[in-house]
Amino acid sequence: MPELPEVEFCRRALDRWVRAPIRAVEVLDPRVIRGATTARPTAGLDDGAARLTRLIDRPPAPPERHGKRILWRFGEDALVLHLGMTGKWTRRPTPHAKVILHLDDGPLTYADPRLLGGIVPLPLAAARAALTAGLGPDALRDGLPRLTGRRPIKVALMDQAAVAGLGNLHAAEALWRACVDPRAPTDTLDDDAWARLRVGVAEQLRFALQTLGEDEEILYVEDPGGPNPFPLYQRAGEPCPRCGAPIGRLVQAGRSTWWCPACQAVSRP
DNA sequence: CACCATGTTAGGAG
DNA sequence: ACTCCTAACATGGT
Repeated sequence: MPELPEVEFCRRALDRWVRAPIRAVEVLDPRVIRGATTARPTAGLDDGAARLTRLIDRPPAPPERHGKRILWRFGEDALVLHLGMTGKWTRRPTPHAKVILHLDDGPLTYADPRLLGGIVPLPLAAARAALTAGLGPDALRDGLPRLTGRRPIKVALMDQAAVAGLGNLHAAEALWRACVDPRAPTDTLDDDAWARLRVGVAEQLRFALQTLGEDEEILYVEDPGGPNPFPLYQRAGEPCPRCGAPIGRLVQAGRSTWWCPACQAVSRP
């Protein structure tokens, strides 16, 4: 279940793993091959499997990332990758394998049990456009822009059109680092809160990336045996590591927000 | 069985 | 035009 740091980890892994052309492609479930980045997994079905085979025997370029999307170029064609909430690229045998790229040194598998992610094969120019279409600046490379609107700041941080890369977990953790109330209307944040939030976002992304480590394979929090190094995520009732007050949980835009009601409380007009 | 899940989108109400 | 909510995608874990 990936956000920007996990996608960046994936990008680096693909770069290490694939320095020579793909030799064969095996599509076990064509539904993950999508016609456009905006199409739902089962929508926009076309002969995507055939377009994947165009990449065979072409030298790969280092994958690029914007927000949670990856562009992976092979000559004049490219793949736009999105992991959704359940996608994973791995070199190990895995359940829910949907696509297998056969390399000189063994298989590289895309697995995605819920089909929330996908692979979009496109001509290079179209892929370049799709990489950033509809997305705000990259939260890691470009930093957090000053957002506007009356929406709660947590909801604004998760809006990919406003800033690309933050999702439910890292948005909440960044707000905790910055001591900002997730319910605060975006327009009510003062300069000091924005400054803290910029730092909080940057530190959260760096922390997450560092926690993923140098291992070959990614392990998500939700995986069996997966670690949870985050102070708030799924820890309602446990003490806040900073002030000791019980961590709370609320629902915003249909998603759980974990927060510390004591040190993230803000005086509201 | 009920509810939850690091994502995204379409559709509808106010 | 904004803002907000719900359902849907399809599956597994608690």
